Amino acid sequence: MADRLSGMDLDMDAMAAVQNVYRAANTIRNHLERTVLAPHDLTWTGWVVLWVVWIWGDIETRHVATEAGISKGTLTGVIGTLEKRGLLTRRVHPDDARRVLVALTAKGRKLMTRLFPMFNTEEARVTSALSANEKTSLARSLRRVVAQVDDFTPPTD
Amino acid sequence: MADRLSGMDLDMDAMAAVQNVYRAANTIRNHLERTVLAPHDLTWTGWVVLWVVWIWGDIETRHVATEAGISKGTLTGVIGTLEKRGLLTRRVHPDDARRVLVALTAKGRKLMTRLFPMFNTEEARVTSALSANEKTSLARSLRRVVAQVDDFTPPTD
DNA sequence: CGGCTAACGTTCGGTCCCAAACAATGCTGG
DNA sequence: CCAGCATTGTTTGGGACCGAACGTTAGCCG
Repeated sequence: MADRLSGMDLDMDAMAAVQNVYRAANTIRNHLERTVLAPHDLTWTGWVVLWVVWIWGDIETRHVATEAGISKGTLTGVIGTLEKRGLLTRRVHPDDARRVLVALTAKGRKLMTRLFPMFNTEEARVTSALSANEKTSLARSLRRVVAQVDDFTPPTD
Repeated sequence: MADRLSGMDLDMDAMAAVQNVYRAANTIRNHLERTVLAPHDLTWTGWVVLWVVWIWGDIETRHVATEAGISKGTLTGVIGTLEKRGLLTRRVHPDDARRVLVALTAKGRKLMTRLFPMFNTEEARVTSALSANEKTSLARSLRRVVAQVDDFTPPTD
């Protein structure tokens, strides 16, 4: 690799940082999917959407998409899947027929109450190689990166 | 959110760490896709696969899959896409007809030589809110997380 | 009121993504 | 030799994913 890259004027620190962020995200996602989500037939994105709706409750789909970090087109499909499984419901906004409100069903709430502690336990296990300080420092650095990139792209909202 | 979660015995540091890793990975990926990859009609995964083959040169597909962090089934499709565009070639291993060797075409090499510096420039921009120390510290923490998870799952190789 | 324009969710086409089932090839012990 | 058995890449089915095009609804201003 040094071969191929020698002679180029590169920022190796940035390269290592970016590569590890992506690798870690993938590793964590796969682990949580396999240990917590797959046994309940949930995908990562399905889980994230459920989480967002669980926390916010009765939320418009465009906000769900933003919070979940996916496009509105994707969200339509994901919500369809979750609705088919009876975990959430869709209804037209009473004051604006363009908007759609989403909320968990009783079944969805029950699932989250049961699954979330398990999910968090596994999150703890995954990060158990880091001290509390390292965890918060890690989160802080990553938040700075996200904020930086958000500054590049003027809010499309 | 504090509402919904109060009364539960949670590891908030772990939760914040995991959420930020995933959010940052997504943000970085989207940014690099939009600024560097999309103008050349490349997807993130396509890029990663090209990168791996570029660096290693003449590599078996199973190793590409491992390095790129995707399943072999996915790789078949991605390589098909890249092959259709004339960026790499597939050929049967001379000593073992089960294996397949992949290598970049001249067109593929040319693309990487031109695109990689641009990609790295953007990686630098994305992480420019962090000091050199923070970048290496970030990478180190993330490597530790990955190593930890790898310890959970005995190597399936 | 009525035509513009903007905002919202859905649809569409193409790609990625995985696990599981599969086919083809190589290996090894009787 | 050859009958299991393991290994490798491909196929398949279901879902996620995006950007762009679309249809509907709202709001604005003449």
